[in-house]
Amino acid sequence: MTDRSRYHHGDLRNALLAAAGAILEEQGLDALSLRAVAARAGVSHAAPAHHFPTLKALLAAVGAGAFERFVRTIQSEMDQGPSDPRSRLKAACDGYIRFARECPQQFRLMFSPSRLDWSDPAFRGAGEVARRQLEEICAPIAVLRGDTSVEARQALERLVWTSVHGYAHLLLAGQFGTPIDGPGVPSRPDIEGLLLGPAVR
Amino acid sequence: MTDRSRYHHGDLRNALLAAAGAILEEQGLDALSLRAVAARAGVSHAAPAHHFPTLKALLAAVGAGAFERFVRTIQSEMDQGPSDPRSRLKAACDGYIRFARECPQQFRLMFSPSRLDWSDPAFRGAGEVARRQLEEICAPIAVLRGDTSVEARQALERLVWTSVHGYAHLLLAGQFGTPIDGPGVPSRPDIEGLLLGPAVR
DNA sequence: CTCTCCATCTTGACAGCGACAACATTGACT
DNA sequence: AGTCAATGTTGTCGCTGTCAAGATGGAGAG
Repeated sequence: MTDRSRYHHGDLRNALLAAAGAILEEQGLDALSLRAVAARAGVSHAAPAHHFPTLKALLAAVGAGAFERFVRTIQSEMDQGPSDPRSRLKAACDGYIRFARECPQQFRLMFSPSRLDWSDPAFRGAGEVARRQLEEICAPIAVLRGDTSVEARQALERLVWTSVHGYAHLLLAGQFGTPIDGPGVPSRPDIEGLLLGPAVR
Repeated sequence: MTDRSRYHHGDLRNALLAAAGAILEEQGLDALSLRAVAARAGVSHAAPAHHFPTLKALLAAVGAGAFERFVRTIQSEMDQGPSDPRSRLKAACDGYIRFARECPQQFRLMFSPSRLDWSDPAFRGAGEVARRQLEEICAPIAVLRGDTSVEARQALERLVWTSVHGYAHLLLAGQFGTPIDGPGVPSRPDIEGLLLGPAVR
């Protein structure tokens, strides 16, 4: 990006995040070391310390960015379909799974509490945005079902989130016995059908 | 166990698994290094190589044992309650969550494909046993619901598994914003209620 | 009973890792 | 113009997994 011949990089923080993202995509989560990121950004192995105190802090920043892309993926999936509650729920679930399949390493990182600094404010904030998105999607579904109490609405959100997330996690963990994008992958649970009954045409 | 003064341990393989289990429980998954396990078993750092070719192979063996305990936990939970399909499903879900909360490190390891050798036969076999257990639990539920086709039965299994597993995973990942055993932890999704309607008393 | 073989264990080494300390550079403000 | 703090560098430490080479000793053959 910027002139590399300078002693001071100028935008090393963003360069490190970009390098980390590239390594994550090309070589996977296990290859994401502080030294590898620094080398890819063209700086010495100790340079990142001035921008991220630890590796976990750097990964938390990467994870925060991943959460933002995750939310945008779901939003764009919903924007491309009808805006009735059922269609939006279906689009959101499809977007959730699409992100997990297309960016499995980012998805893995987002939910790896031991690899990143779970208390990082930016990371927590990004996760909070995703949680609010879930609430907005589920609220009209709860209305349709007549689930008016706060408890029933939260239970609904939890059911949607856990079933879709569990499917994505088990898919990435190879528990379905297939590669994540090969043939024979079982489809995700039909949560919208279970909540609202068979689709009417 | 056996006489430690001997040059040849005699049962090092099992001693290593026991040491790994102890470290896993006491210090967590991140502390599970080959050298730490060897030291705890009282042997040199290279001794494990004669029983497990890599760290991932050792962790796969630990994971296989965890899967066996996992299946037994679910089974014992079912054995303590009524044997009608709904009660068995509820007990199985409760047992699933109980294992995840009581043995979070083992649970984490079981579903960490990057940490253990996913292709290990013993590990795959143990996972297969769990999958068959799920089928046995879900089959009578499918009958009750009138889901007779193979596809419907498999979809039912997937829904049960993903929702319970997703809850467990999100709980352990701290995504509910609470420690895994503190107050305020949301209860697991009421999957049996959703599948079979409100409980009759 | 003795010899030999080999599974098992030890020591030693290597490269890569995260983190820290000490030092170099330089842009920005006084 | 002078200074200083932010941001780079190199070097080092203890830790990691893995491999190589040597030590040990139990088991089975002659």
